[in-house]
Amino acid sequence: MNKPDVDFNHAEIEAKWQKVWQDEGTYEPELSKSKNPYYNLMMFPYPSAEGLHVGNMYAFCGSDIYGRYKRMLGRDVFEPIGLDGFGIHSENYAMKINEHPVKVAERTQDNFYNQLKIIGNGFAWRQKLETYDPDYYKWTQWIFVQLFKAGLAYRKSAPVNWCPSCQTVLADEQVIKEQVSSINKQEEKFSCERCGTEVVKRDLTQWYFKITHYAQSLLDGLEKIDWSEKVKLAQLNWLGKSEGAKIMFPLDIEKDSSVVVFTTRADTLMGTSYLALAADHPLVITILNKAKGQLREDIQEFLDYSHKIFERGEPAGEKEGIYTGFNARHPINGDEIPIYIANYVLTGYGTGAVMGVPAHDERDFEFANKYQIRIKQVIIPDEHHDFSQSAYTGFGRLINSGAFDNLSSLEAKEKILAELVIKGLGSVDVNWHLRDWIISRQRYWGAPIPMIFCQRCAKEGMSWFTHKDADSAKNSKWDSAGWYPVEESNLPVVLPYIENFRPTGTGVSPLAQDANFVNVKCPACGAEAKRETDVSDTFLDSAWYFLRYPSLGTKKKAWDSSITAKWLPVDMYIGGAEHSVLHLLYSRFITKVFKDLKLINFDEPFVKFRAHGLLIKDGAKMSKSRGNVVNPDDYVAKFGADTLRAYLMFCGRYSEGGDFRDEGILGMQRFLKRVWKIVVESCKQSDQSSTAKKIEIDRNSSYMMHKTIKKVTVDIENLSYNTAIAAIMEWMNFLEASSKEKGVTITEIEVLLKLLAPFAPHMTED
RNA sequence: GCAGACGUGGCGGAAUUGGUAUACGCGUACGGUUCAGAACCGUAUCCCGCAAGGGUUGGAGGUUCGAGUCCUCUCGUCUGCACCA
Repeated sequence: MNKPDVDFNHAEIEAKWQKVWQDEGTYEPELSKSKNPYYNLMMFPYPSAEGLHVGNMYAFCGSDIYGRYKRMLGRDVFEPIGLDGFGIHSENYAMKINEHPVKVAERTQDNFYNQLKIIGNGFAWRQKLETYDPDYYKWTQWIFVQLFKAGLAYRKSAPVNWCPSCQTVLADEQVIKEQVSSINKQEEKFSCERCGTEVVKRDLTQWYFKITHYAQSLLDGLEKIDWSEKVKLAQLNWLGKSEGAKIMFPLDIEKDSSVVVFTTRADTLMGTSYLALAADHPLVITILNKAKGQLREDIQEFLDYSHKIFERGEPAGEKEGIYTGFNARHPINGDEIPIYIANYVLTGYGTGAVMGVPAHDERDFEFANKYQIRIKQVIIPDEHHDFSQSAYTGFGRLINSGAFDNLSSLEAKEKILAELVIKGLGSVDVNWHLRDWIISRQRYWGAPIPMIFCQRCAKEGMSWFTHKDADSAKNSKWDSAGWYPVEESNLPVVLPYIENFRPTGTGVSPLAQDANFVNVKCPACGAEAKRETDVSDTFLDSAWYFLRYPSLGTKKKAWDSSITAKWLPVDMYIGGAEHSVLHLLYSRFITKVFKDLKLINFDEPFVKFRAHGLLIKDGAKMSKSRGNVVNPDDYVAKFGADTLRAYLMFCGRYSEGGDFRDEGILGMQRFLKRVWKIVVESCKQSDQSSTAKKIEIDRNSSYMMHKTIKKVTVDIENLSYNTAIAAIMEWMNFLEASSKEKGVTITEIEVLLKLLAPFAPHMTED
């Protein structure tokens, strides 16, 4: 009986309200006039399939619930959406299904947006952007030009990951590290994400962004932003600030020659019993030239061997090295210190040379044992320590250190360094783990790097910098001869349609095939010149998109300054923890550059950031190979967006992720139906009793109601959506019980619906 | 190896500052409604025990009037980073 009253037709209700929201622009704040702006942003999706999976929906709904909550508190919430459609993932997908990436984007774009629509998020649909849209990447290229002009973009040759099977460069994150165990040893294997082939290293000349210039600023900024601690810690580690000293060891090889090492343990200097150089340390060439006979052959053999290992991309393994036959002198006591070339010394970190202190460094200990190098103890451990078994790496009082005996490690660091400084053999130094950002990709599906190389200017040593006499030229030490940015009025450099877009395997981008694209006149001298054919890293596209959203109506600039002043920085940013370092660090870097270039007036892009967890299915990660990927569309059709949204948020704490189970979603639908029913019934009751007795809200109920409001509010603010929903359920159970006893008031029903509204926006609105 | 997170019923998961462990939901059992089923409604549901009572937050200790929560050790799972000198 009365079934139509009790059952709600989710499909009808959802379609109805989505149309109203769209037609009335309910979620389109007035960008230039808003008095109370709140920028609620979620990481835009990176399409690499036909559509979104339920994990994406989980992320987006969580962000939308927060936005709807802020809107209910009276803020003008701006919640834009777009597609991070450029990049290797999308391109790989296109290759896999054997379709051109341009076509794939055209074909799938609507589906992505449609999926995002039917889930019922309060998106500002008029402000969407796609990174492959020339109107967007025009400004991505403009940003490249700004960095170039500021001396923050440069070219350098460096080893990159190369997959011999796919014949392409791979980004670090596309290289999978596996532990391979056999009976007597454990090894690490680096393989291609797509084909499983072992990755090798290859030298290529690349464009870099000087992010290291901002290392200290990126570190300092962490203190003033409200981000998940986990993510801040990840960035802290990635920046990897290490304070120590550079120490110079004089050499006898040539006049005035020396080896400079970096150390954080200057207190152990007197325990140095050898020096170790990386295989491609500059001094190695000198050594090779000076060495004679068998020794020379042995060194050459070792270098060849190291190079081969390096090319095969095998970083780990046993420590190996070779004595060069040359010695350095100890900077304090003048002792002879043998120089080795060792495989465990990293080229890119510090000076590419280390002082070997076997008694107080694990790695040096291992190496010294293998090559029978002296192990000299200079620190007294707190407790008994067997120096024949391992190194003591802690601090303590010094011994065997001449004038420095009895000093604590801390005092010794200072005193030793002070003496070195006087002798001109040492200085305070800071090292960072952070490396400069490689921007170049020898790929097709990205924004072409807007640079032109002129052979003629190069010969004459001319470049953009020499013409402009720019200050920035002094900062940039690289050989910029011949390089010019594309005139800003000529942007965008449109990505040409190239039928054979696949990577060439030669380390050159597919764009090089297109003569019309490549050949261009030099902007300075007018001679025949060539365009850069590499495209930029996708992370550049996503490093600034938050600035573009509110300014999409602005055609002549990347962003409008008054709108930007009103809406930015982003108030709340939500996204996956997997972007803890890369995307979030790059965005911070780009923001700081813009601040320094006086293009914006803030230096952190995201005031508040929260990472959401991972949604799994039946206790296991969703993956195509496992066949447990959940398609959200089916669930929206069957249960409705409201049910799916609420269920996703009920699976577990948002920051921790959750477990999606088919049985569970029925319970959520049951709950929403009960809400529907009690609302319908209480409305009827209220109609009938309007002239008769009026139901009053009692003390007990009032207490319960306010307790619930408080809990739901606090929980949503903390993104504890699961417990917020539980509290709403309890309130619902309470109302059902009192409805049987005496009926419920409209106020109580209203509170129920309002609390539920962010989770189930369609039915509560209806 | 280093760093971080986590470990609670049959299951997903709750538990402000240390203060009634297992909220909320799933599942299950029994009952109601129904010609029957689905749906819905009601009751029960951490474990042992007929009961009184006792036990329980991976394991072992400790601090405390009181510990899921704090400390030490240990086992296990997951996630970053990895020869960073």
